[in-house]
Amino acid sequence: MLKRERQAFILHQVNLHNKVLSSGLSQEIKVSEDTIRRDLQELAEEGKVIKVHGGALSPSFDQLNYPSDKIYSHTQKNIIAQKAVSLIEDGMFILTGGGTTIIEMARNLPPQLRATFISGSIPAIVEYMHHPNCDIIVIGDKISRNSKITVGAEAIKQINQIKADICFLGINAIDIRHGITDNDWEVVQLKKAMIESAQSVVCMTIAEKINTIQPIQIGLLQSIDFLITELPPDSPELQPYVEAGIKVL
Amino acid sequence: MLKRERQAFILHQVNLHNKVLSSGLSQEIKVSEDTIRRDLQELAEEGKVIKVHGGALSPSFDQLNYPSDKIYSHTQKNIIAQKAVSLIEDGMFILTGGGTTIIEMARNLPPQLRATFISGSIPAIVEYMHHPNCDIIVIGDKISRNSKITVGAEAIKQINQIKADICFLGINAIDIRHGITDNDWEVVQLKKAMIESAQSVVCMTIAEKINTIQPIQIGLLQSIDFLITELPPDSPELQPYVEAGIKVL
DNA sequence: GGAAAAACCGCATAAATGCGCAAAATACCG
DNA sequence: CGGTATTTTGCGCATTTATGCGGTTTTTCC
Repeated sequence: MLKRERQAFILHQVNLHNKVLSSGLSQEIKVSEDTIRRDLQELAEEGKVIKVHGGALSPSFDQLNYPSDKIYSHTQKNIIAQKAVSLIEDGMFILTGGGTTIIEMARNLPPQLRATFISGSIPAIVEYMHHPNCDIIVIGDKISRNSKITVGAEAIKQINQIKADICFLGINAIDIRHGITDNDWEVVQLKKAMIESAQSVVCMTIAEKINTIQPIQIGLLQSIDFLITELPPDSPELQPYVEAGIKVL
Repeated sequence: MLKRERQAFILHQVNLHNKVLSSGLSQEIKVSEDTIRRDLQELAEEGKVIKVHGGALSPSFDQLNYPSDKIYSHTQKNIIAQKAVSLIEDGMFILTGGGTTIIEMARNLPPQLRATFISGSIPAIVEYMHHPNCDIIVIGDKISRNSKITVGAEAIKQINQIKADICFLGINAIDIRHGITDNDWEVVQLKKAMIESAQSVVCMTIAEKINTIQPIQIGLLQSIDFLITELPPDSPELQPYVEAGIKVL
């Protein structure tokens, strides 16, 4: 088989099946894997395929970009995100909710991080997928259109099966007396389950939401371990929480 | 044999077999390889053939000259997508897999459609979320990085709980004897479960994948109900499938 | 952190190529 | 028809290209 002919065949296969294995092609065409690899290299240089360990992919198969909406109070959330990332270590099992703050955290993750993320938030999952060394476990159930996360009994059941190292929640209201509260029944159920399933719980919110109340309670202050806002930890607004035993970042 | 005559013969062979070997032609015509090479050179200068190391290729066969920037077989997939959409009716429970063909279908859904989609494919879910009147149920489990869908025992268990009206699968290989086959074990398990959980199964593929085989079997032809390709249903390539009792669109 | 798979590197080999030249075939012309 | 010019062809040889193999490094997966 001629070299060019072979490359045409390979290209065809790649476009047909979206991926090819060097070993498989080597067997099919009856040439050494070195040859296949050299072919893939050349095709990759021309941009006809994307070379990966073990084979090659179709160039049209890796487009999954998500429109990065402009986020409300982006600057503050970015500060929060960076503080949150500092709590993450390699190898952790990380349970996360949804919301723009979580997305912002996902975008601030170190690129080479090795960790396992568990989430029902579609936008968050899309972000996690940009990290090649991270495993991602999706919480399945019906999607709540408001929050773009999966909610429902099945989702809660799946969360209950998990024991994560740490859980990150973006919260909508926190108050010394009423703890963390929210206004969506299903989301509240989910967050409760997440708090139960994590060794330590990190709540993230912009300072505006400090000392506010929403109709439905997720949990008391005792149930959370960290509180992250864009303010410095020694800000007077945060002192009541420090005194309540919460680690404020 | 005259030179012109010989070149006409060579050209004929090239167009017939898409490729010729200098050595082979040399034997057939009983002239030295130098002569063949000189002939090929001339034909190549006239653009009649493409000369490569060891012989020549038909210009029409050489796909390597085609620019790679346009998405492979996008047009075909769009045709397929539109046929697939015609099977969808308001109120249906629709189970779908992943892959570019499914994404294409998702993008072709009528904007006001009311239906429930069930899928483990993140890119597909993102597309479904653009449809305000659709419910979306996510199949949860670990994400397979290759295929961007959730795979694993938990995913299969969740699929087993479902009885959908219709299931759309983008498939990578189909053959009369071997049925539908694929090359990723986990994805195969998932597709098997999906087929079991749906009243009717729709397979979508571009015609090039017809009569091809991959290493792992998903199911025999009996397990599917519809086959959609970009070809008209009465194409000769598709007749064996029609005779096998599959509704071909 | 270690084993297995894949990729990389350099080298040897075999095939293919180009080139010069001479022989053969063909064309041309008186 | 014979002789010469021109084209075509084949061959030897140096050079380039393509390929496979062994050994080493890198990546991946438990």
